Amino acid sequence: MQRDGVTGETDAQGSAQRRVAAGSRGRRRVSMADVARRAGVSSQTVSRVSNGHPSVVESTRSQVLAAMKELGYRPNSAARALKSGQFRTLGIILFTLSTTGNVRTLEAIATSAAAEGYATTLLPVAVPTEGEVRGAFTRLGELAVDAIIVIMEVHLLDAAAVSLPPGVGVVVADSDAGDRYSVVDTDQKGGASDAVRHLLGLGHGTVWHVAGPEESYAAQRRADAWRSELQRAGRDVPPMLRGDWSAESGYRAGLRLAQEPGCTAVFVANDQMALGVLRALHDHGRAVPDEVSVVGFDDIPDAGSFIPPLTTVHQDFAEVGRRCVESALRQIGDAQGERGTTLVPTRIVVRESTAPPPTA
Amino acid sequence: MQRDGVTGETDAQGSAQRRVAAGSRGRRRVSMADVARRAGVSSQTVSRVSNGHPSVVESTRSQVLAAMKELGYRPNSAARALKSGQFRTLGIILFTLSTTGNVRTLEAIATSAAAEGYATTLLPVAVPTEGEVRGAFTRLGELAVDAIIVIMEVHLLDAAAVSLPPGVGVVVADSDAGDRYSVVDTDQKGGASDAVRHLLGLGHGTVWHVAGPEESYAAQRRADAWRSELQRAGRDVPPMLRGDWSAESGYRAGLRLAQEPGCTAVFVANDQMALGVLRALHDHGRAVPDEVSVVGFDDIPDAGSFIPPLTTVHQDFAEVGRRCVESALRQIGDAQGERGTTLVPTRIVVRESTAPPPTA
DNA sequence: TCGCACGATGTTTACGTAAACATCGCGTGA
DNA sequence: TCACGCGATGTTTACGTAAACATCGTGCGA
Repeated sequence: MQRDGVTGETDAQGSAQRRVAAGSRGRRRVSMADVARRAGVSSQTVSRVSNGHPSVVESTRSQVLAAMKELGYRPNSAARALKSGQFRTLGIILFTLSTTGNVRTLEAIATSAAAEGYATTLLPVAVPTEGEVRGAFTRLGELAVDAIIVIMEVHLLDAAAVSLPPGVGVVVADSDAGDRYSVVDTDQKGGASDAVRHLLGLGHGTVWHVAGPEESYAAQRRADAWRSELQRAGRDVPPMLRGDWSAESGYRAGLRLAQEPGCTAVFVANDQMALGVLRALHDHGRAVPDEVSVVGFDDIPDAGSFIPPLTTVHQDFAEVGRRCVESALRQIGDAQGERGTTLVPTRIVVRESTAPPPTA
Repeated sequence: MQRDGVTGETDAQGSAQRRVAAGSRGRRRVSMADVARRAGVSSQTVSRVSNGHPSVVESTRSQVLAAMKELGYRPNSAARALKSGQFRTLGIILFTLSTTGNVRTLEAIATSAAAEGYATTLLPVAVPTEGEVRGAFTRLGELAVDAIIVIMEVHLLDAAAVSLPPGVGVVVADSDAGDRYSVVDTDQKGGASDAVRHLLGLGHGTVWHVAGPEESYAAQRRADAWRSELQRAGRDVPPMLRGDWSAESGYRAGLRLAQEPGCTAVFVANDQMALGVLRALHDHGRAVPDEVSVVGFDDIPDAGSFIPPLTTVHQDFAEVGRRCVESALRQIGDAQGERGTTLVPTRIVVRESTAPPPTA
C-alpha cells in the first residue's frame, strides 16, 4: 500500500498543508502520522507500538521504534488526554510551603505520583481567604487534572467545594473533612498523647502546652489530646499558650514559660516553635532539660541539631504523601472512591531535651 | 432557528448519542456544543464568548453566559491545548525539596506562574544520577509544558539536554549554564564576599569556612569568594571544611572548629549547617559571639531564632522565582529567548552571632 | 435607491490520538 | 481441499476547541 501512487500524492499534499499550518516560526512537532509514513505503516500501528499493545509483530515494532527515534517522536499529551479523557496528572492545592509538613508531604506526593506515571500540578493559594480558595478551585477545574489533593484546613474547602468539577476525586491531607472526602491524616491525637505520657512518665507533675494557631485543625487536635491526657491522669491543666507555628511565636511563648517557676515540662505543637521556646528558656537561664523538659512535634530534619537535640513526635510525611496518591488514584479508577479516613501513626523520638524534673 | 423542528430533532438525537457516549459510569463533561445548543447559537460563538472575543453582541453574550452557568460548563484544557499548541503550564525539575532555597524558589515560581495564568508541574528527581535526570526530562518532554525551569546543578543537566524537546524554553535557577540556557541566579559571590568583609571589618584576623558539598556550584562559588576575599585582604586562608548542607554535617565541622584555638570567625555556607556549628561550639564551651563569630547564608525563617540569632546573608528566593517565570514566559513568546544570566542581589542581615574577636 | 463595507454569526476544518470496526492472509481441522 | 478463525494491520471516526473562511443583514455614502 505504501507504494500506491494515490497514497503518495496524498502524502505530498499532507506535507504541504502541514508546512503551511506550522506557520513561519518553528517546526511542528512530529506526529504519529509522520512516524507512520517513515515506517511505512498506518498511524494506528504507531499508536499500538506507543502504547505497548500486544498484537504488533516484532519486526513491525522495531521498524516503528526506529522511525520514532529517527524523527524524535514524542507523544502529544494534549491529544492523548483529549482522546482518553485522562490527564495522568494530580492537582495539589495548598496554602503555603513554609511549613515543613506541607513541603515533605508535597515531596512525597510528587515522588509517588511520578512512580505511577502521574505528573503533579501545584496550585498555591497565597492568602487563605474563601475567595482565594474558590478561585483556585475554579482554575483547578479548568486545569488538566484527574484528581485533587488538598493540603489545608477543610473548613476553607467547604465554601469552595461547589465549584469542584464533578468527577474529579478529592483527597484531603491532614485535616478533618469527615464523610465528604477521602482523608489521609497523621495520628495527631496519638502523637500528642505519647508526648504528654512521655513527660508524665518521667515524673513531671503536669505538662504545659504551646499550641498552634486556632484555625488549624491539627493544632486543635494536638491541644485536645494534651488536655484529655492530663485529665485522664488526674493532673492540673495549666493555661494553654498559643503560637502561629513560627519559631518567633515560640520564643514569645517561651518567655512566658520562663517566668513560671512551676513549669518543668512543655509540649510544643511543632518543632519550629520548640526552637523558639528553647531559645527563650536559654536566654532566661532555664536549663533544658535539667530544669525544664521540652517536647516538639514533627521531627524536622534539624530537630536533632537544636540545643539541646529535641525530643519530638515523628510524623511520617512521606507515608502521608504516599497514601494520598494511592487514595487519589483509587478514586480515579473507581469514580466513587471511598470516603474513609486513613490514619498514619507517629512515633516519639527521644533525644536530649527531656529528663526527670529537678528534685525540689 | 432555535424553534425549527429539524433542529429540535437534532437536539434529541444529540442527547441520545451523548448518553450512549458517556457510557455506564459518570456523565460526560459539558462541551461547547452543549452550551451552544442550550443558548441557541453556534459553538463558535460559545468559543468567542469563552475567549472574550470582541465581536459578540451583548445580548448574545449574556445568553451564552447564562447557558454556561446553567450547564456548569468548563473549558476542556486538553482540547484547548491540542488546538492552540500551548499548555499554559511550566515544568519544574528539581532534585529535592529538602533545602530551604529550593522550596522558597519553587513557591515563588508557582505563585508568579499562577498570577500569569500558568500552572506549575513538578518533576522531582529522587536520585541525582545522570540516568535519573534524563528520565525526568524525557517525561517532561511528553508532559504538557511550555517551558521548563531547572533547579539544580547544571552539569547534571548537560547529559540530559539531548532529550529536551525542541521548542521548549529552559531556564536554569541557581546554577551556571553559561551560554546555553537562560540563567537566573543569586549573587553568590557578592553575598559571600559581604559575609567575609563583615567579619574582617569587625577585626578578625581571618575567617574559616564551612563549605557545602563539592558538586554544588553554589557551594563552590561561595567558597571561591571566601578565598579570594581573604587573599585580597592579604590574610591567611585556613583549611576549608566541608559539609553536605545538613545541620548534622555542620555539627561535625563545628566539632573541628571548636578544637582550633585560633579560630574566632566562621563563615558557614548555609544556615542549616550554621545551626550545627552553633551547637558544636556551644557543646564545647566556645561562646558565640564572644569567642567565635558565625555567619550563615540563606536567612531561613528560623535563623532569627537560633541561639544566638544568626547573622547571615539574605537570599531573595522570591525574586529568583519571579525572574525565572518572567524569563520562561519570555522564551515562550519569543521562541529564541535570550541566554543571559540574571543576578539577584543578596544582603547581609546582622544579628547576634557576630562580634569583634576576643581581645587576646 | 443601490451597492458595498462591515459587524455579527454560522460552517468547515484541523489539531494528534486511540477506540471501534474492517480487512487481509495464513494455518488448521474436517 | 475448503471454510473458518484468528492474528496482524489498516481505515474510520470522535474527542472539544478555535482558526479560517462563509454568509447574512444593516446602514451609509454616492
